[in-house]
Amino acid sequence: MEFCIDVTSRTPIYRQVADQIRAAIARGRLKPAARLPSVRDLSRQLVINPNTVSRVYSELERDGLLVTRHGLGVFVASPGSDLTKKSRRERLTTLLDACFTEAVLLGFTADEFAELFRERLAQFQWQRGT
Amino acid sequence: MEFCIDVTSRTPIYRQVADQIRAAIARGRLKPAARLPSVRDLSRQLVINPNTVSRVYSELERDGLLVTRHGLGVFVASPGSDLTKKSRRERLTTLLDACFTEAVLLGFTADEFAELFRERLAQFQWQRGT
DNA sequence: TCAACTGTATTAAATGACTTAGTACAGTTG
DNA sequence: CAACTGTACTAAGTCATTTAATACAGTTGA
Repeated sequence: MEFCIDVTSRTPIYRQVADQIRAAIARGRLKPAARLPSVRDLSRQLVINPNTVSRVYSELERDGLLVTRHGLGVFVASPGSDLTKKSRRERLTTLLDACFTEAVLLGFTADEFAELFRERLAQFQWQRGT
Repeated sequence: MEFCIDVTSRTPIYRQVADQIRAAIARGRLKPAARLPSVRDLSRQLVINPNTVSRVYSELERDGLLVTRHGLGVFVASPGSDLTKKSRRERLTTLLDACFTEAVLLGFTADEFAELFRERLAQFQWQRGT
């Protein structure tokens, strides 16, 4: 796995790294039980503080995406969402509505947006099952 | 227009207000040439500092959503995206891909997500033309 | 057992974002 | 001119982010 950060971005480093790991897991580039770089290794690789990496791993473990085993390392968790169907739906709806808002403001028509959606959906690697 | 803020949220106030205005414009609840509350009025209404409201208006003017007329007030700009087609597409693609990632991690199948997309698209008020 | 690797916890400090406060200036209107 | 508009500026406080340094605890293989 290759990670990269943009230190000039206003997005916090820990957020950039966390989002890259989330995307990698969603796309199946990081499979369940796969081992992530150690806190110290990743911090050296990205030239950031070990605490920052530790924070990323903690957040993703809290979200159920990673599992840490003390002394062994951090691993990709087995899939399985423990959120209720309702809250899962609400969460995705919020994100989706933000897309709609942005699409309108960018001048997209509903048809154009629907077309873009179909394109990206077909291209996306839908790896992680429930 | 009614705005509300959640002071307990970790989302900055200026971001909450800005997002509500963006959504209102996208949904057509704020139409072109409509006048927004004055900096001082909105700050009194939301019980926040006038500087914070001013920051919101400045950001939205920089993004081309609002136009300010000194001494008169702040108004909704006429639609018209001056971004290139390519950059508009890239921006929306980034947002969409974030939705895909979240959908997978939440355990949605591609079909389920596509169905949710259709539902929300039909429900969304697609007001602002180019 | 011990060295070398894992993750975790803690404190301290620097930087910058966010927000408020207060004041002052400039354009518009009746 | 009074009363409204937006803007600019300084100052201060709070909090998030990041780095630094150190210490502690679990796991592994020689």
